[in-house]
Amino acid sequence: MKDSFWQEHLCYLGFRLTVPRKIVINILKETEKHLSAEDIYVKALKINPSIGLTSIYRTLLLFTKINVVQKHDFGEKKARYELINNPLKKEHHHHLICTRCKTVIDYADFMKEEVELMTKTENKLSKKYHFKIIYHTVHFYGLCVKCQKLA
Amino acid sequence: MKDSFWQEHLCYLGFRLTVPRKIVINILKETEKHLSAEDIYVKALKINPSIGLTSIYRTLLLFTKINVVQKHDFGEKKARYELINNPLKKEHHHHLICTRCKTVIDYADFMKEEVELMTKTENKLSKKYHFKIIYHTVHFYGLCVKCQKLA
DNA sequence: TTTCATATTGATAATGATTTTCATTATCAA
DNA sequence: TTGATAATGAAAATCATTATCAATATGAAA
Ligand SMILES: [Mn+2]
Ligand SMILES: [Mn+2]
Ligand SMILES: [Zn+2]
Ligand SMILES: [Zn+2]
Repeated sequence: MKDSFWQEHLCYLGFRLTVPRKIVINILKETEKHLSAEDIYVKALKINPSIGLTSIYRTLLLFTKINVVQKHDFGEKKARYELINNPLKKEHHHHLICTRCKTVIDYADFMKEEVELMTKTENKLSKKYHFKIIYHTVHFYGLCVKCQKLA
Repeated sequence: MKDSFWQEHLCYLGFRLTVPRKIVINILKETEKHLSAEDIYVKALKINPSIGLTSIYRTLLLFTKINVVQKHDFGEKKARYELINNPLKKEHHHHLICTRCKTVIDYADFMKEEVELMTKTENKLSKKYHFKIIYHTVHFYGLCVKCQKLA
């Protein structure tokens, strides 16, 4: 029983609909956070205690390849992941990262101007440096409200 | 004998002027590249074969803390470093990264508009999310000329 | 349904970058 | 020149992520 868009998508691409894959999708579907592999693993264990951390990594690798999740590198030594097309989120967004508690805030408010400038810059850069630009990242690092008080 | 601005700076802050520290400064001073700890270690060995990789890491950590070098995370599993205030470079610049050969290009050409927008966005974001923004990163990922042909 | 080829799994070991530990050494103020 | 101690280098420890490999679950075909 495929009960989500993403499960449909997996099948369509010829991948098997396995327990770990369903679990990972469900976990990511229900959060606005940017979870690490370990975070996901801990949540997954509560649903099915026989799941292996290795499978979480493999699943995340697969999902990243087929553009179902986005892998982020926010300057920690571990990666974080979020579902692409999560109905809880705006499609295209940039990030605000607290360097103390590692909280990540998505923002899409001021994206119009940003994206315009990004596109313009991309064009100029690719011309000048003969670079084929695939994607870009914009990260604002700082302290969230809570951490400002604590720090 | 302190023969550079950076050596002066180290002394000023009360740190000892040691062999590994001088070597790391000299290596970084003379390159436009973004070197990994290992890269620096290999170069350092040619200057003084008794230097340890551990000291390279320790030195880079110290330099990062006192704002002498900038540590970068370009999505590889290892970090890369560049000297702040390197006379070979424009002070403030953003980055263009080849995902295939890992080459990094500094660009400062179109920074005026970018920085303007960044500042504006920063203000709006810090108000809306009560976030204290310390710094930001803008990375364009893609393929350099060479890698476009090879890929 | 049952069967079956094989895609996928989970336990374990391996990796690779970075850190920690700790005994030894080098720096620099007195 | 001396001495307190900051800093070093070798080796072991960490920690996230990958590779291995025998066992298992999936889903198309019978
Ligand atoms: Mn996000
Ligand atoms: Mn740079
Ligand atoms: Zn915080
Ligand atoms: Zn390249």
